[in-house]
Amino acid sequence: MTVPTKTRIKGSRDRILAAAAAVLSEKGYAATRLTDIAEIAELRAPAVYYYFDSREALVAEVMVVGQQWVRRHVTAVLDALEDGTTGLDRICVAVDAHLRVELELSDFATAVTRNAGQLPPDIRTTVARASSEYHAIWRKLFVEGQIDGSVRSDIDLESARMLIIGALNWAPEWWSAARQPIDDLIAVAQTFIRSGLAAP
Amino acid sequence: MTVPTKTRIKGSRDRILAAAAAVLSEKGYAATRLTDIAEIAELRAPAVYYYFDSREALVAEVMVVGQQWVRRHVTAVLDALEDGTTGLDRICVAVDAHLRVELELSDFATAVTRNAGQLPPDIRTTVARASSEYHAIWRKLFVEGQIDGSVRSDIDLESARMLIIGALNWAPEWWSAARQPIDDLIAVAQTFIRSGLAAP
DNA sequence: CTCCTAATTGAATGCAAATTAGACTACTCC
DNA sequence: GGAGTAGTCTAATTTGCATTCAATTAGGAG
Repeated sequence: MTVPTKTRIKGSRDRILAAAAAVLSEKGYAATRLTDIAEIAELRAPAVYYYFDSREALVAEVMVVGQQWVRRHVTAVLDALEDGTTGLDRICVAVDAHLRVELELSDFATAVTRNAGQLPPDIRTTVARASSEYHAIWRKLFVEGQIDGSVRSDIDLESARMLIIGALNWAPEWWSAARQPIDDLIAVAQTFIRSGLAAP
Repeated sequence: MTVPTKTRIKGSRDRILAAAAAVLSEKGYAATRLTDIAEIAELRAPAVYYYFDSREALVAEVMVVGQQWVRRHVTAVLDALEDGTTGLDRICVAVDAHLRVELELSDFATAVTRNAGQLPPDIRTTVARASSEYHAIWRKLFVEGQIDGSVRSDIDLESARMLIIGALNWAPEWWSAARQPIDDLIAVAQTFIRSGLAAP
């Protein structure tokens, strides 16, 4: 009869995870103290160990979840497009989705992009493995775009792709909702990328 | 008679600084141990304190020097251009210079871009102040480009500028000399940015 | 009411890394 | 060759966390 358990009473585990994502995305890996995380999650540091093996394990899980957020959101948006949509149009949609999930939707996503490069080796490889799927999605968009002729053929796709993703991933470092509506930023990014990538 | 002093015998201070830049640019702020720096500089950790007040002070100086590297290099290259050069052409030259100093010329430069967002508040503001001059340089290029008509006028300059700088600053995260010549990367970046920014 | 377990805690513990203290070396100048 | 000094070292000391321990609490089941 008894309803499952664990999360029956409270969602402490989720709160801790979310708190970790928040601290990581704001302060970065170096400055992320277990105490800060615990405080935001409204409990003490030792309680974290009831749910996670170690600080590292907690961070690792934040990264995995963040990676999922990004991939799932972008995938979902792309899947909703009509079949006839050109590669270039799809890329623009992906740009929109990527920026939104990163800047608006999820601390987890921000935590990943801002910290991936600074993590201890073990976690780093985990993240790298997870993100390779995501890169595959983008790669596919570019290739299809070149095939259907919407994307210029005189440019190295891998470099162009990484430069674009870099532009998006850097946004958390400077963009602020207070100063500029996200829709404006997205519009600029799309316009710019479209012109840069379109076949002449 | 006696020649100055200090650096007369050896350049330990410079070695330490350079070592710090190397470690910071590779491992990131979180994983940068004084011991590692000392080892690369070929001395023990306490010797560092003969030249720097603290680990923080050392890191701060690396950041300042890195910032100088970038600004000076880009400025120098821009200053060498003919007077008639259009804004868009200048931007492309700046793109070249920025990527080169970041990826090829200086660990200090890489250290700054890879760590600026993760530093303790005090250092962060120092870096922010120093880099505002650099941003001013870029801003000027964009404005001039719009004035001389080489840069499109239907786009928000600040956003476009930051997206481009983001694309460049992200390069250290993925680019590797072993896989791709830097000239190729620069060529792609320039082509892409030129099309994205050119007036139609 | 009493027992049981999940969840949480305050108070140790442990440890890795920064920092300090004091001695040692080697060079310079007289 | 002695005195001073710059530079470096080894051996403490200190500190800031992560982590462990041994309770303690709160809720549900009988």
